[in-house]
Parts: sequence; structure tokens; C-alpha cells
Amino acid sequence: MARKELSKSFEPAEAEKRLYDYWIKNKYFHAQDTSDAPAFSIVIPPPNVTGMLHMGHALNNTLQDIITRFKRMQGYNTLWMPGMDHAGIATQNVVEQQLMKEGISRHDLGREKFIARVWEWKEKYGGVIINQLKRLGCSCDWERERFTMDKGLSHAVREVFVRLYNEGLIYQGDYIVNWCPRCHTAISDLEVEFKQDQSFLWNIRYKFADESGEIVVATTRPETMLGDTAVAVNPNDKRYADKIGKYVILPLMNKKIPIIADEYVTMDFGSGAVKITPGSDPNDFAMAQRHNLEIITIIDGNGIINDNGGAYKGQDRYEARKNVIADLDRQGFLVGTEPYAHNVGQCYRCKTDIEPMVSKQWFVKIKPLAKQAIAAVVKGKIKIVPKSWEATYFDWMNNIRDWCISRQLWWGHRIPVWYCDGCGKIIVATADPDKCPECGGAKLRQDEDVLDTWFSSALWPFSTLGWPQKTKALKTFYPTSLLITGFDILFFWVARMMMMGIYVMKDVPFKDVYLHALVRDEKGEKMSKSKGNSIDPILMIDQYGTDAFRFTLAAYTAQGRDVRLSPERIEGYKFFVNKIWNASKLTLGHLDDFDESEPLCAPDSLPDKWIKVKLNEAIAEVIKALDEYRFNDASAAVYRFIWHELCDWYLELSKPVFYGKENPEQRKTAQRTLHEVFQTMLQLLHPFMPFLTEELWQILKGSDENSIMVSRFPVVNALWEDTAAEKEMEMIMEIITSIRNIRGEMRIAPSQKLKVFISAADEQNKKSIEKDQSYILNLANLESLKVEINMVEPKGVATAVIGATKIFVPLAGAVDISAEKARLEKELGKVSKDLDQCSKKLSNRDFRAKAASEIIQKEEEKLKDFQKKFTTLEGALKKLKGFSV
RNA sequence: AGGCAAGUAGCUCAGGGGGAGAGCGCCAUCCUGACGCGGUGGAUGUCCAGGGUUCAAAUCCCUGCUUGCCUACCA
Repeated sequence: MARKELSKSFEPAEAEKRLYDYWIKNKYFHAQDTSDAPAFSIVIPPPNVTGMLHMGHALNNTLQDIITRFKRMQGYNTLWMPGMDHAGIATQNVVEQQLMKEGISRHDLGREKFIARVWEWKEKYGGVIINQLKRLGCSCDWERERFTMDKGLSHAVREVFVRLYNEGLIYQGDYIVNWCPRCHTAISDLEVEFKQDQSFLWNIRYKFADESGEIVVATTRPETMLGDTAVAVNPNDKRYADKIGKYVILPLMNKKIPIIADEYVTMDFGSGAVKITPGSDPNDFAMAQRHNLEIITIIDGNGIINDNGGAYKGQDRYEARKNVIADLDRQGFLVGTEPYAHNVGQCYRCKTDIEPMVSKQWFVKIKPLAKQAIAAVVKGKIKIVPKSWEATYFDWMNNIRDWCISRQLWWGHRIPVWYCDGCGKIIVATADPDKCPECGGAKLRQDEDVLDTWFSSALWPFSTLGWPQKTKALKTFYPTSLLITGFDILFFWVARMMMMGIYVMKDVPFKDVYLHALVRDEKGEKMSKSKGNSIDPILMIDQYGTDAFRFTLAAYTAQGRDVRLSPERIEGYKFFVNKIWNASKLTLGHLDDFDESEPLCAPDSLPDKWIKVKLNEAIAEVIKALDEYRFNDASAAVYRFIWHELCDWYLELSKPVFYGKENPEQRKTAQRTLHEVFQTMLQLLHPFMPFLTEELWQILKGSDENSIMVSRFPVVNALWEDTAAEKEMEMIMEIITSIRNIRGEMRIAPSQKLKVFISAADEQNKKSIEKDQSYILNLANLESLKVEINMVEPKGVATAVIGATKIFVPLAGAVDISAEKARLEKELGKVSKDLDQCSKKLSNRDFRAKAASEIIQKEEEKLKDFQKKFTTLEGALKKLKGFSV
């Protein structure tokens, strides 16, 4: 079989491009709409169209690709649905910044032209991340790529909006919302980030209208007092019992406001009295609704004091704060100031301080939807992995508040609501209406607002499959099998998909949710551009290759743990890639004249049997670990098998049979084993290292006719099970290791061939060692090996003990007695400690009475072993002492 | 303020009721016919502290300390 000669090392850059093109060309990523095979589907968490691949994406998509490739190889009709999110605020910001450079604003362009500009931007610069995902090796079905603003998905958005509206689950109302004065839009509670601020607490006195005294209130936002409409105290607060119902004069505004009682007020904070500004504080707003208080808005959408702010009109909120404080102080209303640390809400996009503001917005009445989404998890229809996230999920879902879905932006799904100028009728429809159904008037105005970006991503699992059309793909792939995402968007996205999926499809959007951790830097800090500690995944790919990078991410993804990434680790796995490459070079050399069709004469050798047992173990562990989303365990199992079992032992053990020409039959058998083990190893590794394995697979097969991608993932082979062979091999390996150990400790040159004696435990032990002695001779570099039962210990030897088997290594020339003495003493120390512990346990009456019988038996066996070892070592040591005297 | 997770070798972390593990690093040694991005051997631990359950605890429970995160946001 003529094969391509392997280069000195694997060249990732060239191979990755070539192989990815090859996969695309052959449509290996494409899923069938209908198929006899069972379906497996994952939808990608759609990256922002403005996005660049960061470590979070790299981790997230590597994990998805591992599972996708694994399932595909297991024979599932596997769909990994890709796409991007239009990312309302983020994208609008990008284009607005572009406009700013040109010296214009979006208002100069007008809505239509601006949106056209955004689309233009999207076509030109958007979706860089898609190509980056390709470099990561992602096997998404690109033929199905979707965008949250494309035609089909926009249709789905309208459909869902109208349904929710018609069922009374969407409503419009004046409520206090989180307003970003920079983005000029309302944002949801989730989009507010709280940051600690070292500020002050200002104490202000409000005098009673009847001049009977004063009441002191504390505030972190003195400027909002301009909009106060009450002062509240706790109804149980005896200090103020007789003050409730009285009026105070609001300083600076010179206005009468009432003192009310509400449970919300904590008695032991400050004076126990609190100023109420319903227009600028969510809690105060709620209280105003309970008490029918007047709601005054004093700050406008730009964060500027409006007409209601009296003399402070036109001032920025922070400027007004200074002035209000100064005036209060001058007029004797300021009691005092104390330093105070509190949290200030900021816009998650632009970090501007949020201004709670009353405005007319659209909301989703969320409780009825949440109820079902909670039930889905309770009933186990959706499994959250790791399970510890369930508590967080329930806690949030049980306390969920209505979702503000309108945004005062231009880029996004415009709310499908029209107002008739003629009769005032509100029309909510999936298709643009041309006249009013009520009065027939044609003057219709569409609502100016767009929907929260997360509204369309909440529909992602079914909208991408063609809903509301009844497509074959929808039928085949919904509910999807698995969602893999970061825990940071559990509420933003996962919970909302669950609510919408159940509401619209009457079925959960996915069966399993795997939440992975965050990627941090070496110090454990969150990576961010502003901190300058972020590592560019593409740089890592360029430097170490995609396979090494992916393997690193998998290896460090333990459930519930953050990934602390350091380039050194990636380098370590690059070495692993190199190791595999070199092992392949050796293997392919051995298989140069391999003929699969030739019948076998010789039976499997011991290493042949053993490596298949180990391969079986690796297969079982990889499958089990991946089924349970234990990526680190799966990668560790492959790593251990390839490096420490295949390379360290099997390839070394079988060198003689491959290099030697004296036993062609045995060689053929070994070739078959090696061929099978090697190809199975590649398949096991493929989900983690797609490029390297595809390259080697094609070289092994001598053609690119069949991709490793469409080969069947390995399964445990019952015919390979062989406990006897495993034990026998382990014995041989232990003997080899013991001799090497003595060599190392006694400083015997590796080149020096040794004559070793073994005292076998019994006849069977003797026979098996003799049968397998060639392995020992080779790997321990011996000149000869003599095995006898109950051999008398020769003079001038170093001794090692394995159970009842004793190994004597003659020390050539001048025996370094002190070194051997030290070595034996060290060993003896260890054994005597073990022996002590073990015998103590066994002499404990309670242990014998209560411990499980297998445990007792095991302990007894251990004790025997320890005793034998102890006696042997002690004997050897005594002899040595006598020798030295 | 509540909640969750974690504290194990120098570092990064697995594990998890019955003999303390891996990778990296470190030390020694080796140009053995795939690999020095390698081979071989070695050293290193009050498994955070205290208490409890148990025949047996690094592992389960409680308390505390430390760290990280999430949720809420009391003026």
C-alpha cells in the first residue's frame, strides 16, 4: 500500500484550510430534513453580528462541535444550526459611530436610510465571526445559516407578538423603566449592571406645613427631591405615629406633600423616614401606585432636568445635584452629609448611569409563561447540567418581573402595532395593514419602537427551523436535543427560550441544557478588552493549531468550574499533537506492507490483547463522559490511552515483532491489531482534534474517499475483553518498572545490559514470566533473565518485590551498598507504614463486625502482600548490613 | 442582604466513605532504530480550621475562616 510520506511535523495552518474546504465540498456538515436515522440537533447561541471571536465563543463552540461530531459519528442525523443575532443596541451603536465620523447623526439620515445603512454595514463587515468559527473547525450546517432579522425570522417574531397580544400576554403601559440616557432607550432589568459607588448620603430636613417641627430624610440622589410627592414612614414606627397624614413643605420647590405610612420603609435605617420620588425610583413608583400619589417626571430622556424641575430646568442631572445640595445648604435644609457606599445601575452596553424613568412601554406578562417553564424543569422535561444551576433558575423564575420588550431604537424588529389617526384604533397584525378595520381610514402610524433583541433570540430554536411554516426540518429537529451555552445568559436567553418554546410549540425547546463556565485569565480574572488581559483565540490557533487549542479547552472544562486559560497549557497539548504525529509516523511505517485481506495464522500476542483491553476502557470512558458532558474526563481518557498506553507501552513492546523479520505470521497479526487500534484511536480523538485525525485518517486509508467524519464512532468490543491477559501484562509491566527503578536509583547506566534473577511466587507465575520474558529483556534492557521458584537471594543484588515475586538485580562491579541500603530503607519505611495501618484496621473488632465482607477480604489480601514485601525487604536489608560489616 | 460554588503537591486543577491523583514545573539520567515538542527514574501533601456522624472521613453533616460568582438593591 503506497502512502504519503509523513512530514517531520504536522502543519496545522495548511491542513486546516484544506480539510475544512474538503468537508464543505462533500457536504459532511449537512443534515437531512428527513432521515431514517434518529435526529440530534443543537442550535448555536447566535453570536452578535458585530461580534469578534473571543474566548467565550471559542469554548462554547468547541464544546458544541465536540458533541456534534460525536453524535454524527454515532449515526445520528445531526444538525448544528448556525446563525447570528442582529444585536439591536450593539449594532446600532457601531453604525452610529461610523456616522459620527462623517459628522452626521442617524436623525440626519432618517429612519429608513439609517436602517439601509445598517444593512449595508452588515453585508460588508458583519459576520467576521462566522469565518472565525470555521477556523475553529465548527461543523455547522452552513447551508441553513440564519439571521434574526432575516425574512423568515421576522415573520416568526410578528406571529408570536400577535399571539401573545391577542391572549393578553403583551400589554402597553406607563411604567418606570430603566432608561439609558446615552442609548436613548429603555432596557430590561437584566440589562442593568450594578456597580459599587463611593458616594454620600445627604440628610435633608423637611419642615411640617403646620410649623410643628421637621422630619429628616436621607438620600443618595438629592436632585430627585425636586420630584418628591410624599414622605413615607413605617406604619409601626412609634416616633412618627402621630405624624402620618400631616404635610411637609418640600424645600426649594415650596410645595406641600403628605406623610404616608408604608411597610416598605425600614425603621432602623437613618431617621426611619424616606422621601418618595415616584418619577425617578422604582420602589417609590410602586409605592405611589399603592397610595395613589402624584407621579412627577423631572428628568428627561437625556438626563436633563425638565420643566417640572423649577429653577433647575435645563441642568444635567449631576450638575443639578451639585446645585440642589448647595441651595439646600445655603437655605439651611441640609442637616449633614456622610460617606456612603451604594450600588449604581449602569447600562450594560455603554456603562452610562441608568435613569429610572416613567414612560410608555410594551411588556410581556411573564408569570403565566414562567409557570410552565418552571414545571418543565421540575418534571424533568428539561435537564439542566450541572444540576446546581437549577436552584438559581428556580429562584429567578419564581421572582420574575414583567419583561419590558420595547426599545427606542431603529435597528430591530419594529413592533407590529399601528395606530389609526382617524379613530384611534390600535391594530396589531402580522401583515402591514393598509387601512383601519374600524373606520376604514388609511392614516395609520406604526409604533416607533422595536423589540428587545432577546425577543427574537427567544424564538431561535423553532424560528430557525422554519416556524410558523410546518417544515420537515421543524418536525425532525424540534425539540432540539441539547443547548450548550454560558451560564451568563441563563436568564437573558435560556429561560426565555424555554418560556417561548413551551408557549408557541407546546413543547420544550431542548431536552438538555449544558451550562459551561467562563474563561478567565491565568490569575482568574474575567477577560475583557478594557483590562487588556484577553487572549485572542485566533492568535492561539495561529500559534498552536486549532486541534491543540480545542483539546486544551475541552481538557479544562470541568463542570461548574471556570476555565483559567494560559498559553503554556495550549503549548502542552501542541506537544501532544506532535506526539501523535510521530507515533503515526512509526505506525504507518509498520503498516507499510499491511494487507487487510490476508488471513491470519498467529494468535494475538500478549501486548496485542492488552492494548485492546485498554482501548476498550478508553472507548467506554469517552462515550460515558461525553454522554454526561464531562469534557475533561473524556479528553483525559483519550490522552492517557494514546500517550501512556499506546505510545509508552504498546508501540515499545511491539517494536521487536515489527522490526524483526523472523516471525512474519506474528508480524501480520500485530499489524492487524495496530491497524485497528490506530484507526479506532483516531476516531476516538476526532471530536476533539478534527483536523489532525482527518489528515491521518486519509493517509492511513490512502485516499480521501471516506472522511473520518462519516465513519462510525467506536463501541466497546466484547471480543477484546480479556482479564487474564490484562493481569498478565500488568505483572510484566510491574517487573519492567521495578528493574528500571533500580537502574535509576542505583545509577546503573541505561546502556549497561543486566543479568536479572526472579524468584517466582509459584509454578504458574514462573511459567508466565518465562513465556513473556522477551518483553522484559527488551524494555528493561537485560542480557539474561533467570526465573526460579523460591530462589535463594544471590549476593550483591538490589531487590524489588511485587507480591510474592522477588526481583534481584545484580550490582555490577563495586556495589554501592549505602545507596542500596538507603533505597531499601525507604521502601521498608513505606511498607511498614502501610502494614501498620492495615493490621490495625484488621484487628479492630468493630471493623470485622461491621465492614462489608469484600472490604475485609481486600484488606486481608493487602495485609498478606505487605507482609511478604516487608519480610523480603527486611531480609535483604539484613543481609546487606552483614555484607557491609 | 440572601443564594451558590470552591479551598487537595511549587502552580493549574481532577477525584470523592475503605491503599492521596494528573498535567505543568522541579531533580537526576539517557543522542535505545517515531518523537529532546522525547525516553527513563525520582522528590513533594496537617486534602482550609474546629466539631459531629461512622468500624472507617480528604470524601457526608454542622460551625467558622478565606475566595470567587449569582440574585436583590433599603432611601
